[in-house]
Amino acid sequence: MCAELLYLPETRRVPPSRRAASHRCRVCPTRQACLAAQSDPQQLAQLSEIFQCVEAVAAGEHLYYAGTPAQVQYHVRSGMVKTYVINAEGDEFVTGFYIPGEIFGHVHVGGCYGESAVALETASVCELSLDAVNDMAEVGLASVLVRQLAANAGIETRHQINLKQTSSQARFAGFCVGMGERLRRLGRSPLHIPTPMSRTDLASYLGMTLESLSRVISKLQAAGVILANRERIEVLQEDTLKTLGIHANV
Amino acid sequence: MCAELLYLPETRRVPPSRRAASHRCRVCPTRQACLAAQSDPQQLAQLSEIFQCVEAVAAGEHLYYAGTPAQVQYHVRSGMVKTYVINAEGDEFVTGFYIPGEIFGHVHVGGCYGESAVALETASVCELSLDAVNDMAEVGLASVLVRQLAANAGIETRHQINLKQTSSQARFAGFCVGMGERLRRLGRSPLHIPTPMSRTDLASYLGMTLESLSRVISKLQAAGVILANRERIEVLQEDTLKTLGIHANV
DNA sequence: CGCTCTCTTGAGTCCATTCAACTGGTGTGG
DNA sequence: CCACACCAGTTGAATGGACTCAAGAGAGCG
Repeated sequence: MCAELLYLPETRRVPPSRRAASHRCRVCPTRQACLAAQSDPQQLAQLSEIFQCVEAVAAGEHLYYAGTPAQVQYHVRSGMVKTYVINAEGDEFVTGFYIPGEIFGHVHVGGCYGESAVALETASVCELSLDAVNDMAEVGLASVLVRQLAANAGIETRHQINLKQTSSQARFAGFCVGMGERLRRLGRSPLHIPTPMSRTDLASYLGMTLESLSRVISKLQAAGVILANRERIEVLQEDTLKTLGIHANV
Repeated sequence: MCAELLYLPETRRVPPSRRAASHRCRVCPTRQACLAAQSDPQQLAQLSEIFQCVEAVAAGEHLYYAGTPAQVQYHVRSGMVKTYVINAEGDEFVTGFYIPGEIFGHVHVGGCYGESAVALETASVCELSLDAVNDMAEVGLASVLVRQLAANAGIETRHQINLKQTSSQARFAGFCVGMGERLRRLGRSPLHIPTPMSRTDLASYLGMTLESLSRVISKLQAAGVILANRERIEVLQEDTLKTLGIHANV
């Protein structure tokens, strides 16, 4: 399976600069969206030992490529990360956009990463070694990790349902509402959706062509439902969006 | 979020008959596809203590409904389980089909199940209490669970990519190939795909209408690529299917 | 200023959906 | 035993929307 994956080095691999940071979790800006949310000060200190921080991943820098051996899972601390797959024909499929508090870097069958991951903007991530999972358990945090993984699976499921909507307008609306909720969980406004990804990436994620996405955005903007530019999507009529993407409203 | 979920009791809820079975894992027919695959005899015994078995879930019997409080995750031991969501309009979205060794029952935000789960045929499942996860860690199995969860995420990702294919024939072909690989991992033939689900369920899972699915199956059968009846799909030309669903061939 | 890259807009084609009719199997009741 | 209804699935015809190909607009950069 791993052998079938292509990992074209569009951007050259820059080994991330690791730094042990024993008190990082305590001062982390997105602590309440992370595993650490449910931890007491002592657990927090232990968690900081378990995590290793990678600081200032530059925009366009890859965290890993599909098909390479996987030792760690990642938690987003700031910024946004995109995961994608490239098939034998060279087509790129964007599989996820990750915001702070969320986990990416699932190990595929065979011990390799199944996707590639790249920072869409300046970002920082925490590494969680797979070997460290058993250490976490000693601190009583294994169930917290499992819960976090389940939450991630929920996002995937929701997206999966969204993809089944036939209308591209509905899929786009569903994306806006869904991402808005993820932002709200972070304590950020669900009406200001940052879009550091290209239109091509977003279209790929939503299972439509670049042109269809462009048309949908133009149409919704003309209708006064959203206000979009290169950096962000402003939701002006949240209720309208929820109606358009109603099928994903689960 | 949970409040928005409807859980219409199509089939009345039958409380599953639980039974502690301390030596079940050792004699489990699908052991090598489960967490137990990488365990030594001692771990196996401990694993059996952690798992609780639910035997003989009848076809059509629900394991849980979306929106109800979640305490356990499930592992399929035999049979097939379908998970689905019903939105406010009453539309059903099938989100997954699970075969032996796979995990379902992810806890949603808010501590509730995000989907409903129902057995498509006589099945047996093992329950893994969320509280027991920390116990597993003591046995050194937490990382194994995380790896299993990651494998499940991989199946979801693959399905997500498959859903992005515009042609319904390609999506169906991708499903056959993907399910074939999951069966192969179980030591079963990838060419004999059991279909205990209805055509409506399969169409929903693949993001197409019942009619489209029916047309695709008829066409592929006429072309001699597959042989399908109510119970199973026989793959006659595996290579052709792989070509048709090429985009998902990651 | 001209180049490139990203995104937008336009016109025509194709295919999945929709609505509808029909088939085949199952079960029920007279 | 037959007739009937009922359900799951198949097939047909017409519509609409997303895709494809193509050209144009706008921003960023040397």
